[in-house]
Amino acid sequence: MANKPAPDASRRSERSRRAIFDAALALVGEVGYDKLTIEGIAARAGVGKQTIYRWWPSKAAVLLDAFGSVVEEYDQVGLPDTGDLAADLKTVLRATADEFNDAAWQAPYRALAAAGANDEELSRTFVGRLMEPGTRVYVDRLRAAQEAGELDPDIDLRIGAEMLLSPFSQRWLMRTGELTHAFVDTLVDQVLRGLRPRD
Amino acid sequence: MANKPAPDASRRSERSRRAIFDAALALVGEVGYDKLTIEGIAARAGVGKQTIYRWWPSKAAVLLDAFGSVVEEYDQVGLPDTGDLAADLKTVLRATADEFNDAAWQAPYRALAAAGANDEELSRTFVGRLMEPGTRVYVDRLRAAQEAGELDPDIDLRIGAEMLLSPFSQRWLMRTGELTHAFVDTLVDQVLRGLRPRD
Amino acid sequence: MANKPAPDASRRSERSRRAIFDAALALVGEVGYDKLTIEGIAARAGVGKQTIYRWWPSKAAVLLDAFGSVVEEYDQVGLPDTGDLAADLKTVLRATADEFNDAAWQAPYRALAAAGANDEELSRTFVGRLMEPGTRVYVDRLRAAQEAGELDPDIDLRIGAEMLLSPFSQRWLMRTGELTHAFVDTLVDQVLRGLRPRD
Amino acid sequence: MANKPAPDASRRSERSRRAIFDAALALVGEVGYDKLTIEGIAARAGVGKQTIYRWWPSKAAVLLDAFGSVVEEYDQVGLPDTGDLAADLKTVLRATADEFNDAAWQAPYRALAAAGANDEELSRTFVGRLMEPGTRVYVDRLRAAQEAGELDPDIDLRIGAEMLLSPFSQRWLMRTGELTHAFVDTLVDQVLRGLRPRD
DNA sequence: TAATAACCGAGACGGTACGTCGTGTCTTTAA
DNA sequence: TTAAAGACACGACGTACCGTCTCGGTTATTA
Repeated sequence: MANKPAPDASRRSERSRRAIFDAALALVGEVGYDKLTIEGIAARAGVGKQTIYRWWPSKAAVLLDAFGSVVEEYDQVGLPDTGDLAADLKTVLRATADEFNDAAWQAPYRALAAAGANDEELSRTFVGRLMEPGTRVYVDRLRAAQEAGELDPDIDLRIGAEMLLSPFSQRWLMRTGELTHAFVDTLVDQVLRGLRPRD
Repeated sequence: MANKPAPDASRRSERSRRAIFDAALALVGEVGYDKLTIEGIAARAGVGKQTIYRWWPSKAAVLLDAFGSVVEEYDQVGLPDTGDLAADLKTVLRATADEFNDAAWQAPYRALAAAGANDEELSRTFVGRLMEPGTRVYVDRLRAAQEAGELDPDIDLRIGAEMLLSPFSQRWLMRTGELTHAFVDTLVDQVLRGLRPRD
Repeated sequence: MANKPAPDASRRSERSRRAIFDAALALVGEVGYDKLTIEGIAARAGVGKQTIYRWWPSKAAVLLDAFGSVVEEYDQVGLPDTGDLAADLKTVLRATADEFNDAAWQAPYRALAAAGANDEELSRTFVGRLMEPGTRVYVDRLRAAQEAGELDPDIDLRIGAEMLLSPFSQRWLMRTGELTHAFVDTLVDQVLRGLRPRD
Repeated sequence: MANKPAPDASRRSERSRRAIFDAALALVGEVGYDKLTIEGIAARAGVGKQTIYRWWPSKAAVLLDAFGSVVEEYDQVGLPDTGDLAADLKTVLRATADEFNDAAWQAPYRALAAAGANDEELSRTFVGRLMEPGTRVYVDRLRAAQEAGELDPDIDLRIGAEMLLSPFSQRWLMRTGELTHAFVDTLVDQVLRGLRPRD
């Protein structure tokens, strides 16, 4: 069954791993995902191609690990809870909008989202590792609001979070609209109107 | 400046054009977008490579045309308007969910969405030609409801439509969840609660 | 059966063919056969690797063709026949010895002889194309002498030629001795003693 | 100057040495010299690569040692001397022909002869260790005959031996002809005619 | 009605990258 | 302390496609 000899992870060169991540992120920003090549990453990292192939199955997997290792440092301790749900959401989503408009994030994120669309295996990892944790903090914040009686107890919070986040992501990914602060504010307002308790 | 000789479209072989579309759609379903090649399309279509390069700049463009020519046949008679907005939306979105779960649609649609993420030019065309018209019929239906007093007059209808469609597309594209009828129903309900007139 | 698509020889680029020959011969002289690579030949010739793989199965085959195309220009109109067999043989073998001591010939010839030892298919071509014609002119000259009564009519002329040529080639190929004029003279004398008519 | 750490030969593992020889000989027979690799030998021998690199500079050197250790067991008890030189030579050469037609000998012998053609250093060792001793016994036997008055006293015995052995080796190495008993007999007769005393 | 363009199928070409294999060096683990 | 195991940087392998470029051979106007 195990048709790959399974390399010995304990002997792995941390130096090379880091250099590969740096090279991959730098290159995807410089030349774009389509022109990102394993050969190019190896050359930039000063590493043999085999060292990449030994540990990752594809350039998408390399990029996912590289980007993941960066993103996870940033990763959220949760959303603020000032008691004003709408304000809290607007604050965070405005900041996120700014972040998504930053070129350094665009290339790898877009690349991974795109690669995931055509590769189910990859998309499971991408979603599980990078998107799901982000979504969860929104669900958690909504739950806190629900428990505080600010949201209707019958609401599906997961879908509520998606109503907030998906229009946001979609606009960015497909370039169907700008991620302005005005957009964020209107979105939060219209979504929350649907989630609040009925009179 | 005119660095492309601009082929004479009137002499174009309709036979070849069709064969290329058929080949592209068949192949993207069989081998996936990443392994779809111009050479492969040409061979399958019984066509010289140059015939493809003469008329399209990339495999994405070929696929977009091919898929577009299929999709546009199906397209837009508008949404039903029975007077019951929620029911109308559920009906159509349930049908769309079934369609998106159909394997024949998946490959080319995913491929184009993905290709668009990394290619701004392509994504403009993709969105403008295939996604925007679909969104517009929802906006139109919402506007009709708004004019009938079923929706709050201050609502941003474009964002309203996105609240409905983006969670739907996102789940499918990123495989973050199933497109079930139950999901569709809950989504419609929670969205419409936010759009209806305040008491 | 024919599992190779068989390239269309009529469209072949003569320019590339020549450039490949030149590059192969130059490189084998510069770096030796073991470090001769298809990639190196392609680069030096300004040619794609595939252009080499399309027409030849191995670097040995390329070199054989390249060397063959050079050698065949030189190729013998036959041995001199002054009536004095021993003198004729000495003249020609001395010249050949000088030629074999020339560095330009050494590399490709040695390389092909060596490659042939491990590759039966190749050695058949090498022998048939480059060695056999050379041997034949000796057999022909011996036959003329035999018909003139200078050699015993019962002699096996092919073996006679081998007695002359093999010690010569062997010394050179295996470096078991120098190819001096003195060696040539003694060899011719001792061989001819064995071939002349018995009293 | 001493740029190699010079491993301590006294601590050397005899077990590994043998295993490496066995593996090298087995593999050269199975896959041929070109596909013989150090890695392959190490794996087959159950030995680390470094153990090979520590003691030999190349795969040719390993094979030479391996083959040498086998050949030297067989070696040289000298040629028979029944008083009938022609008969003695025919006997031995016929036996040698049979031996050369044996597949087990072919691969390593051919491989080494070929490798030697392109590697002067190696060829000196190959010739000195494996070929020269074989030639010498012929020279010795011819000298005995010369001293017994069966051969002309002015004959160059080394060249005489080459007239006998080179056509033989050459036929085999370059596959220019079969090593039949008939060939051996004719060769011996024609050579000896040239070496015998003149009337 | 011939000539003269174009598109067309075909596929060779110079290239780039693929993913694999072997080289020779170096380090880690276990006897 | 030595040897197995094997990760590493490197370089070449032989293959697949890229996009460009002829090559005949149909069409399908234009002279």
